[in-house]
Amino acid sequence: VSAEPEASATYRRIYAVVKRIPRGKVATYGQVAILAGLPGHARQVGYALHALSEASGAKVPWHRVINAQGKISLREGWELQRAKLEAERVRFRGDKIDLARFGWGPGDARKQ
DNA sequence: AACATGACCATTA
DNA sequence: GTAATGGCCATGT
Repeated sequence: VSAEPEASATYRRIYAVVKRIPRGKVATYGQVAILAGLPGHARQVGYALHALSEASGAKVPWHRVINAQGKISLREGWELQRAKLEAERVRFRGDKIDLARFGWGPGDARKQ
């Protein structure tokens, strides 16, 4: 099946984790790296997502991945990511997202 | 193979 | 609160 480009095993692992991020939640690059079994490879997560084409990106909710500061790391296209997040009810405080509230993880179990 | 770059992170000032 | 530094390591030249 040559429809999909040959992504490294590392990239595919990263994409697999990103696909598991619930709608309305966000995860940090470092968190994705850990869940993908690649602790410390936060930078590579960003690299992997950057390598996504629009076609591949359609399957991966890349917009749900932000940096540890709760901000968008993109230098370009950040407004698109923000728009997608806001469309999922993720709210911004200025330019940052409250990870304690929208972060994917323990806080996810909070009873609304 | 060496070098530079990058959608990062934690620490420090 | 922001800014700079060192560390991390895959990619492309």
